[in-house]
Amino acid sequence: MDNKKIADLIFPNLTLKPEDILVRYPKRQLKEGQVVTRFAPSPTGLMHIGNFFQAFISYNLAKNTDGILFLRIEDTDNKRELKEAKEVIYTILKRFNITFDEYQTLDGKDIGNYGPYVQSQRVEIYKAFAKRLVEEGKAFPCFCKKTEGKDDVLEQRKTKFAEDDEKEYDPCRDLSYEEVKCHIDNGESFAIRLKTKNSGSERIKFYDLIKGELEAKANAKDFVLLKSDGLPPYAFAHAIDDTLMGTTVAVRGEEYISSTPAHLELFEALGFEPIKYCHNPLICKLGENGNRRKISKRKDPEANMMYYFEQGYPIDSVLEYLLNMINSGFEIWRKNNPDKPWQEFKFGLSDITAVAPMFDLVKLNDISKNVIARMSGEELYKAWLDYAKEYDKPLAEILEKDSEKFIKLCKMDRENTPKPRKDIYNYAMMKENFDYIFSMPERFELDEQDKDKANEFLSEYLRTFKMPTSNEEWFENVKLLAGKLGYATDNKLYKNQPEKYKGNTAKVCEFIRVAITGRKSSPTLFTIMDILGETEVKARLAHNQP
RNA sequence: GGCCUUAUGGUCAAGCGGUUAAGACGCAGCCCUCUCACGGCUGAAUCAGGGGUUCGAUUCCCCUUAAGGCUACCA
Repeated sequence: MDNKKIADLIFPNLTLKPEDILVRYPKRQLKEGQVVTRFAPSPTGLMHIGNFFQAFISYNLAKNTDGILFLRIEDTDNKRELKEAKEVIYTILKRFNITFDEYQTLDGKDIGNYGPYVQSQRVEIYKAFAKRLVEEGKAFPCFCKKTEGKDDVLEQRKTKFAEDDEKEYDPCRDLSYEEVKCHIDNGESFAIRLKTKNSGSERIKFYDLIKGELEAKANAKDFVLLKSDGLPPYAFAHAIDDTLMGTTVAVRGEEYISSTPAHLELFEALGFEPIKYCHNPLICKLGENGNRRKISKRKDPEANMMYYFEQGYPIDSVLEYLLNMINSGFEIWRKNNPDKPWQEFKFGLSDITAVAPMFDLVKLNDISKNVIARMSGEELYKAWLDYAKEYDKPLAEILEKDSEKFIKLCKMDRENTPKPRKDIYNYAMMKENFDYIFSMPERFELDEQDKDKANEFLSEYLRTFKMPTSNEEWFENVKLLAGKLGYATDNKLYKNQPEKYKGNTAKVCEFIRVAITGRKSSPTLFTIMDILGETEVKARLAHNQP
């Protein structure tokens, strides 16, 4: 037959057969309910939050079913591949503790029995299946000029077909052996296309683990299986790899729903059992025009997973936020289980929201505040130090040199209290919020009209200053002195007759606070004094004298 | 244009035919208070529009509208 001859003509030296491949990939022995899934990123040089979202869903899915998660690098698009891109993916996944049962190491060693786990190392496999499809008349070589966009395609086809033809079949689909040979002898390059069996009127039903029953027009396109460079586009590689590697559930973005009918036809043509799909929503942002748009790596820094490291967000903050986005059941669970690690939360795929959620930095910050509030002082210190070591070396040196002071700062309002501070959502904020702990403040927020009163009070306060040992003792002493100097120590009295006093205790505390921290607001003053130590406190009080 | 998906407060969302339509973030006010933060309380704010089905629709069906996705030898 022509088909067999054509196949041998276009794949002259290919002896590998699908049967030989199939035996190398035995069916996985799985227990009931065990899921095999994968994360399959393209190495583009950065990890997009949308990709990471999928990795995270897959990870949880495998974890919750005691299943298997593998990593497959989809590097079949030569134009886009970057050398370090793979490394970026590995680094970020590792830092977020997304671990894989099977993958290829950076130096090219496959861990697991279903490799290679990098698509560019699997071209022989794709070719073997493509050849078989050609032999069976289910695919054909196409010598058309390469097109790179919708318009090109339409133009090319318009010249070949009648206007009213629904089916977008390809001009090369019925070439004879002689015609193919002629093209080949001319040295023309070719792609392999599927010869679709559909006419454009068929419907197809399929099931999505998140969205449920879905129905669509069946595929009626002779889409490309092997590009002229010999590498497969997504669809073909997906069908072959996920079958050989024993994937049971493919987690992928919503944008693939439309091409699912094509993938299903491909599975059938290859004689494969279809796998289950789980199309997760895309993450959006509020656009300038008020509409939602896909979160973009160019416009939105938070689309790049590196952003969260750079800002010093705890990884659990990001993960919990993602979990929260996937499924609001998490929020309720978290409320009922405030101290448990998020890993104990189990979600089902059907709980995943069907709508593209809007990325909300404010919400992330709120979650992060709670995550940090759950840390002990030591944990916070260590995390802050690690952050500084990576992004702020001078800071790291200071933190280490004066570790006792900064551990104290980290413990502030955090341990032994049912209501811990929740004012920090990333490590970068520590330095900003507590700049006055590092050195004498440079600016003082005191109001002009308070200056004389402040100086009067502060000089007396400094003269009689005794380093307090408890908050109560400290406050009693302040009140005592305030009363002596004509300030109200009872707020009710002050409110009734403010004209009788120079001010109230709050005012007096403001003087001290501004002298010590430069600001009108800070944590409780005793705590700050305790962190700074007697010498520094006295120095600051003195510094503030006229 | 065609096909697909989606539609509850500003945002994230519970809800599966009968509810005073949960909750969280944010916002406003009050309380606590040495100021922040925390915590407590209160408040404003939602079922896209129109038709059906039904004794009754936020919930089921249809249409419209809007948004998003796909429509490549990108994934």
